[in-house]
Amino acid sequence: MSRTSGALSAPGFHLGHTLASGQVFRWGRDRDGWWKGIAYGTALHLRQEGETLLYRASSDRVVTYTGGLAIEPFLRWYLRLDEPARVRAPKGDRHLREALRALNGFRFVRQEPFECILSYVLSVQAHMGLTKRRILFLSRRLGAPIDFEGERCWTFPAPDALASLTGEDLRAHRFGYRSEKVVTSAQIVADRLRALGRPPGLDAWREIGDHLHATPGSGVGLKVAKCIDLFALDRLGAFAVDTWVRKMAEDWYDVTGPDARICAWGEARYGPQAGYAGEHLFAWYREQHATALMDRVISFCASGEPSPELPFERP
DNA sequence: TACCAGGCTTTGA
DNA sequence: TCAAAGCATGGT
Repeated sequence: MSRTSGALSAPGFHLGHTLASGQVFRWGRDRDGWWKGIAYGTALHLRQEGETLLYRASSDRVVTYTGGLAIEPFLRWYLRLDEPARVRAPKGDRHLREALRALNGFRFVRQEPFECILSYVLSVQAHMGLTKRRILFLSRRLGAPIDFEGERCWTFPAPDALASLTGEDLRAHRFGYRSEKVVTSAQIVADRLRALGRPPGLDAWREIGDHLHATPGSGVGLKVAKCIDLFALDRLGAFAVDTWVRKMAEDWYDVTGPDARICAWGEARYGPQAGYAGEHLFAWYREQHATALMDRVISFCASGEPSPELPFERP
């Protein structure tokens, strides 16, 4: 475990679109133009120059649910550098065609499943900046510090650590009605992992995700479950329906009704890569209609401005 | 001030 | 089965 740096070839990949898309909560673009974040217990700095991805990392080896990986194979796996989105716009689907062009090079990253689950339970009916601050708060309080390049960040708390909290603890810190959901879902995950008795692989995480969705009170409803499918469980055919996708579906495709109906429509229309179709349409619709919001993916990337929320602190 | 945020859950018909 | 309302808090 030692600090390392290097460069990777990343043709067709767009780092900013990938990290600013809203799928991750612990990445931000710093004043110096580097993207800085934490994944799998490792502090990472990334910067794209043309088709080259420069990296600095707090460790040269990273442990994931697939086993240990050297830093470069890890980055290729985490960012799906070798798995470009293969979405085909149906004939006449002008909006998706435009969206694919606007958000070119976007990839779903492979997030840590537990962090992804808790992050999206926390994100319910909250702005993204606020969710980022709440995740940073939990990490500072219960995660392990990592000092890297003069900055301090924290690993995401273990399931047992979050399961030991109470709803009252979190309400005292103004987490609102998400408080009990966070604790409940962490307890469910901790219990399943204990029962499993071995490090969970992707199949075990999928079972845990499905179980949470099937458990009332976990905070994992349809939308959160689909986000977990996409961002952590390698189920790229999932179509997540949120307030923006709902508006987009009605406005652009004349599809209305309950979220489950819109979800089924998207998954049937776009097939095994429906997740990519949904993410592109979400970003492209929001880019044009959420003009009051500062965190629109495409214009933020083009601006070069630093992120308002960064996942670390400088002493 | 009023309305909304990348919703979930319970209730009542 | 399904629409509607309640839920806490912060942002705009």
